[in-house]
Amino acid sequence: MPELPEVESVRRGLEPYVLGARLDDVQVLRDRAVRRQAGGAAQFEGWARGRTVVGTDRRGKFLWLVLDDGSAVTVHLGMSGQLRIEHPGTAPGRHTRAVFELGNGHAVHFNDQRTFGWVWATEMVDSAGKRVPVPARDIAPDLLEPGLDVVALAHRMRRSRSAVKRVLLNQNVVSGIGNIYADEMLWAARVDGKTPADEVSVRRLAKLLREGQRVLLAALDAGGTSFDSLYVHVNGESGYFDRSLNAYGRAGQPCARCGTPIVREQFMNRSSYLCPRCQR
DNA sequence: ACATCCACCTGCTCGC
DNA sequence: TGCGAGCAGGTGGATG
Repeated sequence: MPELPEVESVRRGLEPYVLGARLDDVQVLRDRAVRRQAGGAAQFEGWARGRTVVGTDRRGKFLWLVLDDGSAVTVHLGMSGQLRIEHPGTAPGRHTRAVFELGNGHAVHFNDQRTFGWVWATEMVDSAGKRVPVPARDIAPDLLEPGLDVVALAHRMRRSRSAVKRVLLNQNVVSGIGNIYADEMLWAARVDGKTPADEVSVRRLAKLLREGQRVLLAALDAGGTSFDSLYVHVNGESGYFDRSLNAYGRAGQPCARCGTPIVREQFMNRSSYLCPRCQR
């Protein structure tokens, strides 16, 4: 579900509530939410409980709270994860998987209908110019990171024989892009995502990445893309970038550039949307 | 080492 | 109204 603009919107919404706050109580309500934590719920709860949050950060779709001992609580929202600000003592909802009671009179609920998301308390390490928690160690920098070299990344992409869209979705090459924004940036750069990356010029790949940066920033301005209640901000409000989508979810509707109906195709066991006329 | 497939879940919508 | 099929924003482990 949430891609970079959605995760960053959540981080920005969360930060003022958690910065400087002590985690008075941490409760895991469903073990699956801590499946990556070797010591399970007990280790996760014990790790975070009593610590103070001194920062929030993000790389791609990975979001984390920096704790006062230099470790971190990482949250990945998967397809349906949410972080919601609640009053302390608010009863957990049907999909609440973990609860953080803060010392400042707020609580954070991690809700996740489909349970693809997770939380994990770990140490932090250096990775590609940034201090990141262990879960994000192999995640590549995202398109909005300062100092990102678009041309170097274009060269890196060109070394792959996989389809361009597959490369965009590979979080070890460039992170934060998911099915919606991959289709949107491919549409903007007029590239068919099925094209092998090594058959696209570096110049065009660089254009694709710059269009990606533009789309991600525009989506961030709109608070992300909400199709339903699964993606919402920490206060429950929706993002409204869905009104600005040019390709994703628009099968049968006219291309905003040339009027040709947008088509939907199967690709990588999911759906791709593109203009068959101007993307090739 | 790389590339690809599909399992992991829940809930909603659509067609019969 | 019921029921099965198909679909959904993402990984990550197994397989080739």
